[in-house]
Amino acid sequence: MIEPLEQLQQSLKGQGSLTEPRRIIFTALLYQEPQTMSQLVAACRGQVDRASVYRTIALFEKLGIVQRLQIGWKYKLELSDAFHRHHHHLTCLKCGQVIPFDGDQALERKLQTIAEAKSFKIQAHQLEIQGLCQACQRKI
Amino acid sequence: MIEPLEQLQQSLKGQGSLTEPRRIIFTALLYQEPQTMSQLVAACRGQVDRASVYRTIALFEKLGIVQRLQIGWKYKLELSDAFHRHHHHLTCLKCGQVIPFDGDQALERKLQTIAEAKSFKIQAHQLEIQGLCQACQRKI
DNA sequence: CTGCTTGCAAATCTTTTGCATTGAA
DNA sequence: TTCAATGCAAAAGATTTGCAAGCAG
Repeated sequence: MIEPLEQLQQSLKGQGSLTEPRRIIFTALLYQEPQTMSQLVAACRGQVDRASVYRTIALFEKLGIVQRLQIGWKYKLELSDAFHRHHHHLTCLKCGQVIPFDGDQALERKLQTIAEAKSFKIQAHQLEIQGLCQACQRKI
Repeated sequence: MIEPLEQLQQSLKGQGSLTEPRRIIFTALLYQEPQTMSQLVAACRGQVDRASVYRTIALFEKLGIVQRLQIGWKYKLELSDAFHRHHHHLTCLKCGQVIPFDGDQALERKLQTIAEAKSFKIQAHQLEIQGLCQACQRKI
């Protein structure tokens, strides 16, 4: 596997330079669960200014390095499919746990079919599922 | 079909009363495309206070009358499946048009299967697709 | 009456901007 | 030197809260 930071550098190629603040923000996202903007700002506190975090996330999103996903009422951030495998999430409404699950071939094909019926050309999609995880089902 | 306002009353039953502001907010959502909170606040301007709109939407959401959906970076509001048929959206990245499409049996079953594999109990789900609508594909 | 709702104003939180400074090519 | 990127402070927007007044049951 390519080193994540190396891959980040490639993604930035020609679009901007790999500066220290950007490296810090990227690292804060790496191997983490999806996090809110304020969590990310907090994680970078003292190292990167709030405004720079926002600007960097905007850049990362434009370059497809980061993606936002809607969990309940707020959105969270995570590295995009270029850094993780394509996947979706199961979010537990009781304990808040986020369980990722891999993209499913049959599922994706199904989406294609639906879109084609409306002559729509898919560029991206998000699927979010909410419910109760195994542990929380027992607690009732 | 049941009258929407009648159905609203039933949904509120025991959880709150059908007041004038709530009726106005509900009506502002009825038969409309999904809208942002500020659009909704604007639509109720002069009739309902901003804070009441927020409080009412929170209530409606808790009672399953309204649902939020993620379109791009921001969320939008629409009446939930109890008032519309269960559906998802195709959002055109160029012109912003939102095309609804009906829920698909096979698709929903697929989700069940995936969730069961993780002993997860689904209570809700959202599927959002972005891409280009037919007209915008031609414009290039 | 009594408790639920609302409007209004103020407080918070989140996101965006302007600008002077810093840093790498 | 020169342009991109950053920190800092202030501005804008979005959301929430406290409280007194109004309304439904």
